[in-house]
Amino acid sequence: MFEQLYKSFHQHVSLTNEEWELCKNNFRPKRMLKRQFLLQEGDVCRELAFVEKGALYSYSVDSKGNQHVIRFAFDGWWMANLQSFFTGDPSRLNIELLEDSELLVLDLKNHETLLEKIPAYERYHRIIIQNAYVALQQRVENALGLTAEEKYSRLIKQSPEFMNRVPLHLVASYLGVSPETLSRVRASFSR
Amino acid sequence: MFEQLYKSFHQHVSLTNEEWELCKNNFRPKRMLKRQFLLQEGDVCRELAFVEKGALYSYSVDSKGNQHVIRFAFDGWWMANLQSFFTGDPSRLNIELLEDSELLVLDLKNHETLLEKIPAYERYHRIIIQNAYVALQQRVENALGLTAEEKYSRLIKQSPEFMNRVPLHLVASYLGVSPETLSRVRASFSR
DNA sequence: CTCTGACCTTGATATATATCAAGGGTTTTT
DNA sequence: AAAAACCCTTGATATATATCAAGGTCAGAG
Repeated sequence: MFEQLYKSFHQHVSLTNEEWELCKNNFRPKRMLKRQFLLQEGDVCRELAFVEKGALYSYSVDSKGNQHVIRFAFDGWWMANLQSFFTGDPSRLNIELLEDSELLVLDLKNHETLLEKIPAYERYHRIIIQNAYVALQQRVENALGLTAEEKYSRLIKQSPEFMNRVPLHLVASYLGVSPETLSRVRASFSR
Repeated sequence: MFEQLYKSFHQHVSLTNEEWELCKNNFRPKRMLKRQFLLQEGDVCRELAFVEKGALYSYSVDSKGNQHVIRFAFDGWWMANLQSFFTGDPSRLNIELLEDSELLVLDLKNHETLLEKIPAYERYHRIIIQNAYVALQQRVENALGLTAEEKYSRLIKQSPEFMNRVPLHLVASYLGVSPETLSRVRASFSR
């Protein structure tokens, strides 16, 4: 139940057994089914979610009704709307289940408890968010001024798993191109 | 010399006087002139820079020779290529001075020293990077699927300072549109 | 004081990609 | 087993934006 979380912590920091037990006890396991919402636009994001197993994605819907995928999360990744979680403002994002999943969730109070009590926990989060920032910046770099073809070919290099676990129209939205364009790019690739 | 840095720390955490002195002593003041490079593509980013006063920007140059502005930094902001700084890999980004500036720089060793010795310093960095992540995600959301006009009008709402301190062709690059398009958008706005 | 380079604007044209539309698999639901 | 929903593809057309080209302003350098 906590294998992935344990692995993730120990990839970045060392925790004593007591510290690990304390961490564990502040998380709440939560099972969810495909197509359920972990967070809906307008609600406040009350929990950080760690994905033990499964797949989720977050997206916004713009004024014209178009969906924009912000990110995906798979086994061993974190998912939340940090903006809403830390400010308490209503979320403009939705988070939806892409597969039946096992999550470990953590509310703000418990998160702050762990930050206070376990320095290594704060270090872990600093490193995790640092890495997420670097990845996101890479994504901005790719999104800005690459052609649809280049975006696609970088994606399959950098995140091939996406193509197997995610419907193509969501990948298209993630890349910022239309589903039709992505389809044509793929067709031209396989020739 | 250290006013902005002091302010920035104390906006997010509390430091004792000794802690503040220790922090301060690990930074090195560095003056630089407009058009100088803080970091050049191919070099490793050896220092985090805090901007006491001035303006910088980071950018990449793609295979077609097009420049893509990643971000700007003004008084009280941080600037570095985190990817290169933490991995030691050569940078694909350049960081260039937009104005004569006063920087406070910090190498990896000193940064790690401070992380070890001062928990509040680690907390400060966690919060700073968390905020940067939220802002960057907002930018992705804007870049993906907004028209040039919408991008521009959001920018002047969210970061009006950019328009005063940054040449328009760099703003255009930051938004991912051509200078000509930005110019036309602005013309249509002022009518 | 004039020259030069940096920066911005405007016009004409080209093009990548969106949009509209239809059809055909596949999977899920009833 | 049929119906419905979802997902992907392909074609035709439209459009936002890039690109190419030229001219103008302004500040700093010589």
